[in-house]
Amino acid sequence: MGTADNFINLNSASLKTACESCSLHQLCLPLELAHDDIAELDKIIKRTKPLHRGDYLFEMGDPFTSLYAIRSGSIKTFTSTDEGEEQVTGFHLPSEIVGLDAIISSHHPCSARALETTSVCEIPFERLEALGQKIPGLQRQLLRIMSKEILTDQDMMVWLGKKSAEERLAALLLRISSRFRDRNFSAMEFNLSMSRTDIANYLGLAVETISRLFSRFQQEGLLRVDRKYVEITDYEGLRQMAGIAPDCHHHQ
Amino acid sequence: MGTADNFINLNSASLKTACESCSLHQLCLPLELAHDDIAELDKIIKRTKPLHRGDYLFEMGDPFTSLYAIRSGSIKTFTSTDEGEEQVTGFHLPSEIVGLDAIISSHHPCSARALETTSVCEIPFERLEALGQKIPGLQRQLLRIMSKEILTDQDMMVWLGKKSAEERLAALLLRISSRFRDRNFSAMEFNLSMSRTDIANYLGLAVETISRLFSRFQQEGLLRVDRKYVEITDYEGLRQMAGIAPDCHHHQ
DNA sequence: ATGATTCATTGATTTACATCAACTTTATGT
DNA sequence: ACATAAAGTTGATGTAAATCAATGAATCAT
Repeated sequence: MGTADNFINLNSASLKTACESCSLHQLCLPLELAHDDIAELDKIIKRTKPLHRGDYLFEMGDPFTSLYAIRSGSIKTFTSTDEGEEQVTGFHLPSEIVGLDAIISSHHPCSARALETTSVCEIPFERLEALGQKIPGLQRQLLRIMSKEILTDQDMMVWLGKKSAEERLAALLLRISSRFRDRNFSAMEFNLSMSRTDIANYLGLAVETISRLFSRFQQEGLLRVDRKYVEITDYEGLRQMAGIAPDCHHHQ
Repeated sequence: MGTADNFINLNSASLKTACESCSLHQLCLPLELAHDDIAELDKIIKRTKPLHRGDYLFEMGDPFTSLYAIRSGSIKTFTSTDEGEEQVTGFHLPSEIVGLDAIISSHHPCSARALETTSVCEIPFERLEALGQKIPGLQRQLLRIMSKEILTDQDMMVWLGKKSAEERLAALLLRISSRFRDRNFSAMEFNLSMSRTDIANYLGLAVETISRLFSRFQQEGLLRVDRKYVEITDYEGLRQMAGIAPDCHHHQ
């Protein structure tokens, strides 16, 4: 399922740059970027060895130096409250960028851990900023990505503030499905890399509630669930459960 | 209470630029910017006539052309769900910038209305972007502002997901207080420009709950409340009510 | 001013979800 | 392979906050 297939190309970067041959190319890069510009961008990106399940990409409080684009796998970001309990602030899938919330303060306000084996591109921010100065399209893309993040978070606020437990879970599943579709994975069946506890935490609910909801959704024929594996058997039904038409195609 | 005091300077822009003489100068502009740069930024900013209570700054779906910096007054932003009910996504005070969530999609994903008489600076985004290309400090500032917005929203997600009604209201009051302090207004007494309904909506609670909480906070000696006027009489107590030390000084 | 409308407060009742508890299934490590 | 731990499920009970309902205060319009 989308392993780090481009790793081999790295050193033998002959015809194409690694970025150009990456399957996430179209999602993670500004489409307007010229070949030469991509090559320049490619130069500043560091490819690090894959993370294993539970590995930290960075920890809350770490100095901020780089953004990270996810190539394969998945990441959860979370903050730790004073009392030590954690709050999941997001799940991040391939082509998405983590670390944007750190730009303001020069240290990471949240931690990021791999939910499964995950490979990322490290993008040193100083160099990205400098490059953005030269390439207008890149600068624009960066602003657009951040704008999208703001939009997603505001969307989430609406869900947390207004929606019932079943609406929240249904909406989350639809959003994940939609994101998989965007990456040309199956939108109708996938593995959830995160635990029920993480889902509950993210949605502001109790684990037991999530468990019960998965059971109910299955009983009602919306899903087939087997452990982490989820198959959406009634897409329209699930949409209705989510409170009608949250049109997840627009904002991830 | 912070009226549009600089309006007169506009046409008689003799010695200083309007931006430079604005009381929000230090908050809304990058500190590193040189005099000439400020002058250039100043040129692209349009100052429009003040909005009155209830006036729209923009409506959901409107084409996105400009960001808006609030000079005085306050704005609420909100989305309308399919069923027509609104969800307040933020309250915005002087020096804060609204419209950042529209950059991605070229139209506004939310509406913005004045909560009281409010004056704003309109900043055409195209021109700002072009200017950012020339002035590195401006570009950086823009990214930092967006990063801060992401951080604030994620913070809000934590509150909505995890905190009790009393914690949410206490935290909101502290955050507002903190923002007033930053702008050199009194942090211990202020007028809430938004209605109880808006507060309830924003916090994902019922109006009645807000009402009861204001009464209780007053009974317990944390606040003195008279209609929109709020005086914090026990700051530490309010912090405790908010669930201990959300240190509101860092992230607005 | 005066009635009409919107906004705010307070009480009584209901409910969605959390919490507590017991148990089962799936991972993990030696 | 086995023991131990972690994660997930299901049921019983409790509770915070929503909803319903009635009344009072403030703002708006004529």
